[in-house]
Amino acid sequence: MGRGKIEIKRIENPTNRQVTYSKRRNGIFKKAQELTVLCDAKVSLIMISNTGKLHEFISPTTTTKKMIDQYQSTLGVDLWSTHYQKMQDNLKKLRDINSKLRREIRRRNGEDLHDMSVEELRGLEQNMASALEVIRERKFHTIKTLTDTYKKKVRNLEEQNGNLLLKFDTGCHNDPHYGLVENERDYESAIALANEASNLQAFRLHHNHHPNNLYLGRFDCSDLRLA
Amino acid sequence: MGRGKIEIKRIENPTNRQVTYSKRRNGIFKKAQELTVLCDAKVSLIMISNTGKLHEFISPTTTTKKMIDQYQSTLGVDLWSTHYQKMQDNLKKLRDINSKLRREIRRRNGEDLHDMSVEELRGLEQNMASALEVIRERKFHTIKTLTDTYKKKVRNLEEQNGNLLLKFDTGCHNDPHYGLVENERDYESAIALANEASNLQAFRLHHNHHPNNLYLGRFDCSDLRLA
DNA sequence: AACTATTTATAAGA
DNA sequence: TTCTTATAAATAGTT
Repeated sequence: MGRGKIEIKRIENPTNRQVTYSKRRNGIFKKAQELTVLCDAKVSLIMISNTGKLHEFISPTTTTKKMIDQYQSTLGVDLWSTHYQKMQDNLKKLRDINSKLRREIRRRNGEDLHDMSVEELRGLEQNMASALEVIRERKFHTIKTLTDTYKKKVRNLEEQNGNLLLKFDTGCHNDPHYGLVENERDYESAIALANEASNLQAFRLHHNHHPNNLYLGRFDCSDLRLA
Repeated sequence: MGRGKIEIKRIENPTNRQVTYSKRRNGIFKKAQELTVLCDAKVSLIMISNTGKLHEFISPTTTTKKMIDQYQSTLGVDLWSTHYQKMQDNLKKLRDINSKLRREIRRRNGEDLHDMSVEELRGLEQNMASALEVIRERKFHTIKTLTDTYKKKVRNLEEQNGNLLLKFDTGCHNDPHYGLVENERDYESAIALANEASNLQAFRLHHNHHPNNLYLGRFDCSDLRLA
């Protein structure tokens, strides 16, 4: 259709090719549009020129994504799968690791021991026993740090109180709230904790020091077996 | 183009519509094919009739998936993302759970305790202490079962030996290997384990039974503190 | 981008 | 569906 018939083969002249591409592209778009309307069809048309330019037609009643979804479900192919695969693998690996971690925890919780050998049980036991020592030492250290802090606060406050009483006695009433308002709360809780701490001392009991406990002696802890 | 001009609007007669769809579809395919060759372009054309039938043209130099990939990267859209989203969420959740499980294990291993409160430490300690008891009991039970089994085997083998000796004495040499070849290995390992088991008895030591140990007494175990 | 001679597509009918 | 054919539409080469 034109001044002369042409052979259907690559147009070597680039300008000519580009012009023909432009004209025929519009022709196809028009045809696609007409088909959509006349026949109530859905058309997805993607064209990429040899210069890399992309042009698209999509029937107004649908979207490119819907067309691709329909394409896949109709032909029973899965264009996504290769994209998904890595993720799927990752998911599976994570799930596996997860269930192993959970079993590890269950075992460290005294459950799910039925298919462990004597050697495994012995290893787990020793591991837990030494970990338990570490945890105990850490607990004692935390308590010690806490009580020390509050002891210091109590000491400071007692000192401040002494100073205030002294000021009262010497008749200096200019700033009656000095050193009190600011620390009121701290003072109360400090007293409470100081009491608690001294109660803890009452629990002093024999504490079997494991011979190869790496953490022993690292902290200057009281032996608070039942704390 | 035809015997008469037609208005571009939906063809109401279904037969007519179907015929027109078929004819024009072929027309567009031909045009797409020609464009591909003439202009060295890539074309993806998907058509779905109102009856749900799907027809596709794809330039021989490419594939539908490549076209969609190029479509996405050129337009900067991600048609996959909604599909991915759920998976992504799942992955994130699993990773989170995973790291929590790992921390749990680290803590039960005496590590990563620095930001735990005294209460948490106390809870962990008690949990581990009672779990440790369960594990110990399980270990003792496993050892007991094992040694019992081998004790029985030893007893059986001794009995067989006695019988063999008896047969020798009474001059019955027909089958000198009876009861020996088959059980040779078992016998050796049984002896070894029986020795081991009696050694374990030598490790009998004081074992502090926790007052609220639920598992205590469930098994008839010897107290094998260092097993 | 517009023109137009010609080819091509296709509507209607068989 | 397929073929036919009159006619509409597309477009190759030109300006």
